[in-house]
Amino acid sequence: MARHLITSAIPYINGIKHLGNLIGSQLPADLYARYLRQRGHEVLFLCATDEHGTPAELAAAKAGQPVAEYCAEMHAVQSRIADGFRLSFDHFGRSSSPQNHALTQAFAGRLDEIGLIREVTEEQVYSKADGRFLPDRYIEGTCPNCGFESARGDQCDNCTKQLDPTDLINPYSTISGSTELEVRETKHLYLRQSQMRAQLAAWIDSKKDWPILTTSIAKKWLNDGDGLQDRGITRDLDWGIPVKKGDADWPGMEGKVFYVWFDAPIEYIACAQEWEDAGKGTDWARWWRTDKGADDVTYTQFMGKDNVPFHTLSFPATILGSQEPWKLVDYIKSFNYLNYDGGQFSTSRGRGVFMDQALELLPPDYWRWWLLSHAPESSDAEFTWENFQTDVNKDLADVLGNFVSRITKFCRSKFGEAVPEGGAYGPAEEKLIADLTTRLQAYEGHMDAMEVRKSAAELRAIWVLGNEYLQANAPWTTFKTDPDTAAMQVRLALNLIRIYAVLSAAFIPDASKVMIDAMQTEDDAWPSDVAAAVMALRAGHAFTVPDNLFRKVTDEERDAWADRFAGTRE
RNA sequence: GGCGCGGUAGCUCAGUUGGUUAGAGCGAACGACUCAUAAUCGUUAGGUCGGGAGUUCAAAUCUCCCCCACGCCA
Repeated sequence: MARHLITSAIPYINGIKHLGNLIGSQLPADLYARYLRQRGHEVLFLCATDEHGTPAELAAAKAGQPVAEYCAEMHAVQSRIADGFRLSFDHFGRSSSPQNHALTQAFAGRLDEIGLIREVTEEQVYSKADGRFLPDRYIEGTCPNCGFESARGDQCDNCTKQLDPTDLINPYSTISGSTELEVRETKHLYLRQSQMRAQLAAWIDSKKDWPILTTSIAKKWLNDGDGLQDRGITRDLDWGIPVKKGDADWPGMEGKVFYVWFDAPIEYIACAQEWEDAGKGTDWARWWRTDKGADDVTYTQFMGKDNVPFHTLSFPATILGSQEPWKLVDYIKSFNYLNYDGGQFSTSRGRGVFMDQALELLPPDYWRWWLLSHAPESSDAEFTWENFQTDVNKDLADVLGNFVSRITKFCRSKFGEAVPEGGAYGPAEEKLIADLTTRLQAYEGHMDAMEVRKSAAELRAIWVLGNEYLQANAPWTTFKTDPDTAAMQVRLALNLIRIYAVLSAAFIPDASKVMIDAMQTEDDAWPSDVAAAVMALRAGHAFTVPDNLFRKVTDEERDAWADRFAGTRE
């Protein structure tokens, strides 16, 4: 029994995420959280929406809503979709929460006390029509180098020359199209990450068991060029957390907010406070403060590879810089990208399947199983409809679903809807128990190590054992000459259904529940002792024959979906 | 242009610190079975491990060069 804090990278608020985002953090985090809970560990699994910044403001404006209202609505949408995929967050918070406001301001004040914050006066482009400072990428104009007319403020996409917004000829705001731009001086706070380089490097180096993908990205940022750079942590925006030192005003920073990258990871902590304040638990500090009981917590973060720098450097810089006893991450599990049929998922082109659409097509288990069994762990992975169809049909419908179907229906027709008696288990059953024990240990090892694909492969192999057993021992043949032995064989197979339900729950929770319900049992104990587990359902125990666990994806559906999600244009 | 991760059977992928005939699942062929969602189980075929050079008694596994794909950065 151990205590595990698990967080998934928090998705940005503007819009619905695609399947690549799902398998990049939330889904594997959920798998791990569910597994650890099943093994009897105490788990706090947190996720939230990342709500601040210019994109949220623009999305709200486009929707014709106040940004706070827009975010509240989108949070509800994302929350509902997360439920749809059975993501078992203990709390799904919001980075715009009052808790995060207070905590972010407290961190900033603390970092300032320690001397890790400096003020910088810089020039930025201000748009009168928009009434706001414009981030570089929201300014376009003609490239002074090649004459390209839609060069962005930070770089010309045509000649790739790096630009400053003030270099552009005839610059305009991409938000309003206005050309009434002017350069204004503005003051911002910078976090002196450069001063923490050695400390962060030592911390990273101490993490010998982290995946290469994680440490290599971190070290690149730490060591490339002039090394880790100081970063601005404030912005001239309306929507965000007001810049304050704790609850005191910050002279000269009136009307400014913290930059999202600073406040978003702090939400991991604030989310635990939200969890407590929502009445879902008590003593949040026990999970986050090593001086208040969190020293025995194992903290694991899940994220896509694009998020690694923030979790290995930026957020730890905040934590370590505060010199307060906050819990630091113990293990970072990062993922590569899932590609869609030879290219990238693309929101703007409508290319690929998004989370809400996926749930319209098929129940969550189908997606969970395919995505997890193809998780992009060692390199980018590939989604194709053909692959999805054959894998889901074979693994879920044919191997697992059909196993449940064939044995429950056989039993019903020969012995009725109750576990039959028969004699004691013999050599064939002992061998199955031994094989199952071996595979179960391998499965546990992979799950403990967060080896997602390998876990899925092992689980599938466990399902196959049931079919092998039935095929080799053929109770339908045995029944003709030796009904008693056939009864024993069926009794074993029915017990396998319960075991499969338990072992599969983290991957396919809905189907798992159907199996448990069909077996009419409350016993969902982990089958550590397989020999005992195959006797959990005793002779005479009533069960029901469930509907088919999984239907098959047809060729027509596959083709129609491939066509529908191909995107509007290349 | 620099850097990073990859390039292993038709497809999706495993391959520990270099060591006997390079593995799995799917797909294919053949066979068995008929309880079941035309499901299941078994057998077989299939790869000069991107190309070249080198180190070594021994390399998919180390070194160098090149090619290809993807990503990041400038």
